[in-house]
Amino acid sequence: MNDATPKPEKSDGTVGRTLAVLDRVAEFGRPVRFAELLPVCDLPKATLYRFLQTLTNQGMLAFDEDRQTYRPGLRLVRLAHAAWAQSSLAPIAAPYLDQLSKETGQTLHLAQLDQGMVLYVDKRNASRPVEMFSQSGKVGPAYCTGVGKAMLAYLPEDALQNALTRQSFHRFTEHTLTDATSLRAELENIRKRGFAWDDEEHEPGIRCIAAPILSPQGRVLGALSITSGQPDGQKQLETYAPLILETAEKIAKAASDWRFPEQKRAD
Amino acid sequence: MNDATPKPEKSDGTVGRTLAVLDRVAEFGRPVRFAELLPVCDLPKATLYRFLQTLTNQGMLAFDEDRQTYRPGLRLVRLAHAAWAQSSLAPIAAPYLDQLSKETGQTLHLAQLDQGMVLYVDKRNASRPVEMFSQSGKVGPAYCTGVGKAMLAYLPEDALQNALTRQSFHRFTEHTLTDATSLRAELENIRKRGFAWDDEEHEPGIRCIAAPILSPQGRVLGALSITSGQPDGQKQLETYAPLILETAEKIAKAASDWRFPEQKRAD
DNA sequence: GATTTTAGTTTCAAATATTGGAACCATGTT
DNA sequence: AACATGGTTCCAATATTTGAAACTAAAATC
Repeated sequence: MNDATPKPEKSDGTVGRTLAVLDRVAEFGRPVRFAELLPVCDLPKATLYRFLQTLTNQGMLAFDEDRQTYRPGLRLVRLAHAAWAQSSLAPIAAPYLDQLSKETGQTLHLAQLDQGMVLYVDKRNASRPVEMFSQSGKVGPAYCTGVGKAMLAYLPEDALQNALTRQSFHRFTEHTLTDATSLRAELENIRKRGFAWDDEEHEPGIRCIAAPILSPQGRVLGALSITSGQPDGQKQLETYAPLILETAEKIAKAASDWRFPEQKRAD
Repeated sequence: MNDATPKPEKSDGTVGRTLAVLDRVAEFGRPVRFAELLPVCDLPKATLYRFLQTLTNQGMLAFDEDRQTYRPGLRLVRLAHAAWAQSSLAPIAAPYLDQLSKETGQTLHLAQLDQGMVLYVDKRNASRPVEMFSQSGKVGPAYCTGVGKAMLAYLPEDALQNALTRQSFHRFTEHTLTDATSLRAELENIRKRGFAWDDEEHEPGIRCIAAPILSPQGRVLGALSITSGQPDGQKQLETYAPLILETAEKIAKAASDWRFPEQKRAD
């Protein structure tokens, strides 16, 4: 949970404050009541009330009359379709993921960085599925996932700094790196190696190998991972190293051929 | 109070106007330049400029420095995940779609109404069974799709009226119904029959059978369709009628068991 | 069933952010 | 060099937002 904005970004006036409320609602992950929102929004009652009305009118939120709860609205799904198609690597990477999925039969994830967090933008399920965490649109921590570390490792210093300050370093498992220093050491290893491991750092029993997707200019576009839920995962995954690096390379190439825009910051 | 606001819509102040710009950007379906947006947004140059900056700051838009274009931002994907999980029928319906997919081997669509349009919230492909965001989030016309007509048929008169006024009745194929009168007649048939046909009304060669998903109170929650691209489609699809109705029923049941909220308006 | 509490809604004058015409700057074109 | 075109900045006028407080409805408690 990402509370108490110390002074991170400018509030962008009414619009920014209103959109912040939208985030608060989405964070709950379930329909919320006015009174639950009030303490986390840091707004006067009347103001929050007005914002919620506006968002509801706009279809950004849906309001349930019966239980008096708010939840994110369908308009977001419509808008996100456009975002996914245009701002994500997913459409470009799809054929390569299909290919890799066929070759490995494993679970694959394609992710990008958003606000210092890992945003999963596509996924391929293993032929023998492993029950786990992610889906498209879902977010996860950057410091303890393969894709997250792969991306952090190649961020320019200022963006990395920025991203690190947003992490809260929760210890998910006994392998989780819980401070910036050990994470930085790990990132150094990743750069030497060219790819990242997640050795049960986020979920027990779940390991993965992840490669960054870098633009020709070396900018971080995203990352790709192959996951294993098996005990001998690491050894098995190791054999995929050349394959995943090659695939990441191909995606990067395709992205720049498709003239995928360089982003100002991938933080 | 709640009296079917016949008035167009309130602009919801700055926030509403800013979000309208977001829609305009999304509608382009490709990165857009400032100058392209200016004519379609009906705003003074300086104002549009400010709105775009705000949205970009907020991550609702992404700006490509190189080509000076705006496109929907990844924040939307994050928000939409929450919307999809909470405001759509998809999570509840998923197991039933899986089952139906297995039983029929056909392409399935799950849709809901948003702003008088069909919003697809889930899909099963005939070939590649589990796919997500790629189609989810897409919108289509209500008056010439199976799912659209199935939902319109069970809307209360005021909501139907509202939805109809938003249609532009473009003739997609020679079978497309192009006016409200013939559509209303068709809706009457659908109510008698209990399900809807799309007989190449939207795309040539594409037929489908669709059933509405109705809450116990008879409110329209969504619709479900089975599609065929084969010449003898209709006959084949007809055999699925009992199955699709049964599945729609099960989804409706599951939705109300899960205490899926009644919506104020399903328009 | 009366009373208090909690949750949600409305009001309105004051405070402030928004507005947008116009000037400006940067690039590319004739 | 003059002229477009596309994008950015300024700033005074003004419409919009703001939020304390009053209010109402519905529960919870007495």
